[in-house]
Amino acid sequence: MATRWLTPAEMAAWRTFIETTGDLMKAIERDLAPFGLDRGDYQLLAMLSEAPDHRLRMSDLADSLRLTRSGLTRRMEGVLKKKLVVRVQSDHDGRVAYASLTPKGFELLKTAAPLHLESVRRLMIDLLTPTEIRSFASAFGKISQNLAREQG
Amino acid sequence: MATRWLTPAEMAAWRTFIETTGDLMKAIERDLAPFGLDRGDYQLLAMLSEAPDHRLRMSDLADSLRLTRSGLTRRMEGVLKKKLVVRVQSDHDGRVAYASLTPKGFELLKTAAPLHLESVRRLMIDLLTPTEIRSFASAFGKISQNLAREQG
DNA sequence: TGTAGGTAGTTGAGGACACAACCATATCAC
DNA sequence: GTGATATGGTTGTGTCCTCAACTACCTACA
Repeated sequence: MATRWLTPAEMAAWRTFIETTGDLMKAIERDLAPFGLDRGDYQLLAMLSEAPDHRLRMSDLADSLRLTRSGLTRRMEGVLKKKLVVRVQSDHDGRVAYASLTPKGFELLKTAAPLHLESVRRLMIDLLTPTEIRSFASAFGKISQNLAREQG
Repeated sequence: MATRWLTPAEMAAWRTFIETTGDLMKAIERDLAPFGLDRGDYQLLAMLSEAPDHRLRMSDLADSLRLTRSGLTRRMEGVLKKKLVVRVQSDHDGRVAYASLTPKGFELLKTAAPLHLESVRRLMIDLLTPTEIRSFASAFGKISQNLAREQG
């Protein structure tokens, strides 16, 4: 089968996506820096804040952050040292550890969140039309479903 | 001014964007692995292949790859060792070095490119409607322009 | 000419992540 | 129960990237 090259419009979509995404992430990160957080820390705290009792099993947290277990162990070192999170050993299963948001961590997140969302608005959401936002969500939803299907 | 929280639709767009982008990049990278290339290598070769004489100044290449000069020096080590690229010192300016695609590098790129584009189609482009593709390009174009304006 | 300042690229140190190897604990088969 | 296997998490090692410091070179101006 002959290669199906990308049309100019398709190529444009791909290129601008690749190139812009990295820049956007860096900009978001810059806005988060004044709180002493990077994007990984923020996501970690946000995940915990939405979980029951503000805590999650290490493995589950790793999955939702798209990290390996080992990657999460390393990332935890930072937030543990800052006392934003504590490790809690499970009573029922000696292998299991939970990451648990501290009050200090929750306070920091509550301070950072509005500013972070303001960043997201300024750098992305407010620039887009409602149609574009809908397309965004549906496009990435499809891509995500396809990825899940592809690798189980 | 009160915080303008994200609406559910906006939040969905943001979340799925963040979460899916990383997965998508990993999948693209996996498809590139059989050629012994990662995404950074591929982009480097692609940039050179589009440049006049298949070569670019290190600094210009770094900018277009969104790397620091030092990051590019490091990334070059890999493709230099594989003889896909060579360094060429400028005659006119002793400070300047060019990265120049070798015939071997160009051959590899020509082999990898159709398969890579097939990946991009399968994992993204072919899943989207023409409207979604247009939205993609226009949305990221606006985000990109805004970023350029913000940081000069 | 000679020196001050800017520019191109590399190097040293350190951070974040992945993979593989490794414990410790739990579960299943018998 | 007891041994094989699976699961949860950490540690060793290596890669890729950044920032800061450095070298080498070029340019401007007195």
